[in-house]
Amino acid sequence: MGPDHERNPRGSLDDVAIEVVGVVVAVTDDRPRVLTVGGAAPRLPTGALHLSGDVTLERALRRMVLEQTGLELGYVEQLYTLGDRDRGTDLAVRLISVAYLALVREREPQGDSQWRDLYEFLPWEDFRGGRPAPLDRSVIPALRDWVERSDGDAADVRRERAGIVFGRDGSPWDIERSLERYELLYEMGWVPEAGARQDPPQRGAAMALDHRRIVAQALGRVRGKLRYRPVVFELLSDEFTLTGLQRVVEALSGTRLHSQNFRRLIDRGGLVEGTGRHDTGTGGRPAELHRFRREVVRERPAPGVGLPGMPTSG
Amino acid sequence: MGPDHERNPRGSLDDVAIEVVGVVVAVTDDRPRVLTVGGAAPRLPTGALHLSGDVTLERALRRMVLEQTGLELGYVEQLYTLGDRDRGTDLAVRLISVAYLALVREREPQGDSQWRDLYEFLPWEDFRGGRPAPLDRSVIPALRDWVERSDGDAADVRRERAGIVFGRDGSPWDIERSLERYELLYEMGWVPEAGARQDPPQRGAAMALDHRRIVAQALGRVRGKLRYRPVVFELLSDEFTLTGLQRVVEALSGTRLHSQNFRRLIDRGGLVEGTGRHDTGTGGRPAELHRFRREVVRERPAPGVGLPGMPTSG
DNA sequence: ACAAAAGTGTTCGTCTTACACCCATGC
DNA sequence: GCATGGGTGTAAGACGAACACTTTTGT
Repeated sequence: MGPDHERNPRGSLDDVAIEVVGVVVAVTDDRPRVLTVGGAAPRLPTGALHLSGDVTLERALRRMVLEQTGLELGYVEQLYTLGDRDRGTDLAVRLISVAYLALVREREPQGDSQWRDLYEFLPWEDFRGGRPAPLDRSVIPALRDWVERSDGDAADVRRERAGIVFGRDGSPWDIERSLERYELLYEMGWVPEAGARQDPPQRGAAMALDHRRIVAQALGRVRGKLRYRPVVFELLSDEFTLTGLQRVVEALSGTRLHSQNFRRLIDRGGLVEGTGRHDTGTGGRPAELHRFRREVVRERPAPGVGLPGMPTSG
Repeated sequence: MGPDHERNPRGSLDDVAIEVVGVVVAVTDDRPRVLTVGGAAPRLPTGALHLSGDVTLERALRRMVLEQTGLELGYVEQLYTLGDRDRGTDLAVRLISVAYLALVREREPQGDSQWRDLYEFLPWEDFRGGRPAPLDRSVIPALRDWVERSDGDAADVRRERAGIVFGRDGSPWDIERSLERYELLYEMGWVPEAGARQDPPQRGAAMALDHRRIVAQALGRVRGKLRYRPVVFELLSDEFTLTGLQRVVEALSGTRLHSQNFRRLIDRGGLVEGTGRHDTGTGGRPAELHRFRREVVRERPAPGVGLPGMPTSG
């Protein structure tokens, strides 16, 4: 990716490199998955912008992901651009990374790339089986510790912030604040990337550089987007059962939804229409197959699947 | 800003430049304003990233805006990164621009910079005085024309898209789609930047390069943000009347709000608290001064001012 | 028959919207 | 007094959460 850059002995930066990074998300078997490259501390698909060849940044991303993983992307949106001076690259260049979120239907990737469960990296974000164990066993105590490591006003500020982003002291757990949660844990020096050499599973799997942060941001973005744009359908095949749809939404939001109300919400919103065909093999009564109604985009200003509030806890 | 770059005679790009761009927004006298630099085709404050000196992109932005306009920014969030190969720069470098949205209380800027009414650039976005004249007199006919310039399926696709983003044929006008509207007008070759040499006032004032596009995106972002984060208060002084608050929200959303319900929404949401002090000189009964309650951030997951739906039209 | 999952109906409480009305000031 | 804007009450309706219940399959 680009010219070789040696560590600069003078410590000053006089060159810059631009790369694109993709958080490619799919959902299969009720698990949200993210496309990674490499082994121990995997990274997200990343590649240099071809200054002359890539007409747009988005097309650079599509080219790069195709080259590295063999996957053609569908829905793509720009997420964030990272350009801090100290990003742990060991390069003498200033590295600017333009990160994208992409949603695809899962297909087998090629080369060194593979799908991993997104919650491996952020295990405290998955409430589908009740409050996640790492949250109460590991995160909360660490937070308490961090609050008590300071005193007076500083402690109040910390307690306040921890309460807001982790849903404590009367604040609700807000699924969209996944980035704020990660950033707080990072600042605490608690996540493996931030210096700690050991990698306790409760703290989630590490990724290269600041890629885990990008994943946290992507998760928050998807969760928000679900509410008001029909992006779930990018992850489903053309025909699906309502329960299948619900499972995908649950996987991404990290919550369980009330199935009866979910169905109603969906078809009252006019998001889908039945095909008349059915899926047997669901274990019980066959489920009707539905398809996405493209027309809703014009009928309603913000068509999304509508997520409920989370139970307040802690 | 950075090294000089000549037009490259070979037509291939082998160098890159990074800059930060700020859409600095304020509201005064019920008008949303954006900070601009220069005269005829003004630009947004823009400056090169100091590879070695700027620790983060955000700090680069704050430094740059301070240097160019003398203003210290408060709330800042990253908006988008532009990096298309053809951005009309006449430079032989690939120009990457990281755009930020900033909200400030208006103060007099220094040097070559000045505040301009945001709706000068996007006159079809302001519904406060009823449907904006440029929309019906100029935009809609141009859209119709554009649809009819194609035929068959292509015409249907165009009609559909025009309907969605401009709130026609049963679609509601969605205030947050300001970028999509601008992009459509741009693709139509209708806005001055896109080749047209004349500058009809109905089409809005031109800006340098693609800066007007960035303004359109910033407007959409602010409008969305209003709904679910208490960002309005960044634009107000510490104490304000509820009507004052309403005027600011109206200025940004480009709509009129029902005052009685607006008040209730605000203080039912616990966003503000009365100070007991009053503002005479409002023309009628003195209005109580309020202040923002910072605590709401912890109490509610998405505290915003809550905008109503717009009346469907066209 | 029974389990399992799909799908429907109904109630209840909350939030949104609209309308009517009262209050406090300046002229 | 009356115009002007600030501020409150209340009722109708939309919407979400919760619960009970019926339907259709496989074993």
